[in-house]
Amino acid sequence: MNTQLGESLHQLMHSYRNQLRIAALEAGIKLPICQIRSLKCINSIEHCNASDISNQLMLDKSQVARVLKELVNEGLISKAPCPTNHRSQRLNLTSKGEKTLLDIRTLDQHAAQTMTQNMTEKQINDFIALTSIMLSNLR
Amino acid sequence: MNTQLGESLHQLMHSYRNQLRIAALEAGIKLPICQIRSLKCINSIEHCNASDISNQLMLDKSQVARVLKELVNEGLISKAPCPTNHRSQRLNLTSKGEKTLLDIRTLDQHAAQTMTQNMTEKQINDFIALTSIMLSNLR
DNA sequence: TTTCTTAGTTGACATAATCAACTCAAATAA
DNA sequence: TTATTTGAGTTGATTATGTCAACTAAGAAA
Repeated sequence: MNTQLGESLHQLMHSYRNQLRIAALEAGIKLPICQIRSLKCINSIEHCNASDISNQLMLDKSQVARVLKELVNEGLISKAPCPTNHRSQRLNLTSKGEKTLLDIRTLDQHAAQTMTQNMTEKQINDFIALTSIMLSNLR
Repeated sequence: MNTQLGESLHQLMHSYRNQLRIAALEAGIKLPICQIRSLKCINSIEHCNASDISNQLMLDKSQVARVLKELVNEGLISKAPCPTNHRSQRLNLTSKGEKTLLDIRTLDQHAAQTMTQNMTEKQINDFIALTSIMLSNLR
């Protein structure tokens, strides 16, 4: 009976990513999901650096390094030296990055809305709660 | 508030895949997740063919073709002509494939068990139900 | 027969993820 | 103080996943 759990997750994930990707494309945003997630992360974490992203998104640090390089190339973020630690670099959204993030937030909300239509507030919250229980079970 | 939904999904998915992947590796099974899913699919669908897998797992048919080619090369499945449709091919597990699948099922159950520890039967069922609601919302 | 659809394959490419080896800075131990 | 270890990030190499378009061949429909 538990066997279907993984499959359900896979399918939901796939659909959700697709939804987001296509919506982004239609809105003229051609960023891969990875970059989108990173942008959101940089915005939501105070003085965010590369390893914050690595931890938060559970991505390998090498992958993060490459994503950040692309985001810099696209002019969406900038790196500033960290005053307290010269090994680390603080990541900031550029104004272009902030503008992009606004669009992304709209898309994201729309995707979430589509995904949760016909669900009660309670169901949604339950789902998020259950998800985080499972997440902590896996760590 | 809905913004975290996608992030939660991503993280859960990532953890679950990792859990499964590492467990498989430790058990000496070196198949990628994709192949594992396909094997399970072939086993569970009567007279399964490539497009069944494509539909069930929501993978592009080209991706499916390649995964199947690998599974054949590894001697885990075989292709037989479909008696009613010469364009289609029926997929079957070889005995090696069946043995591998048994191991996989153990791993899979273990992963699901780990993921759902400290959860009631009801919570698990709720989660699956909510997942399928969201899935149908996205299609 | 011609046309359209279905099942699958292949090429080319983009995105995502993993692992190991490396640099350089900082902390710590000797 | 020097030596060693740890932390932050980069790079190379490779594997895995996903997408799109063009194609063949078999069946269905016109």
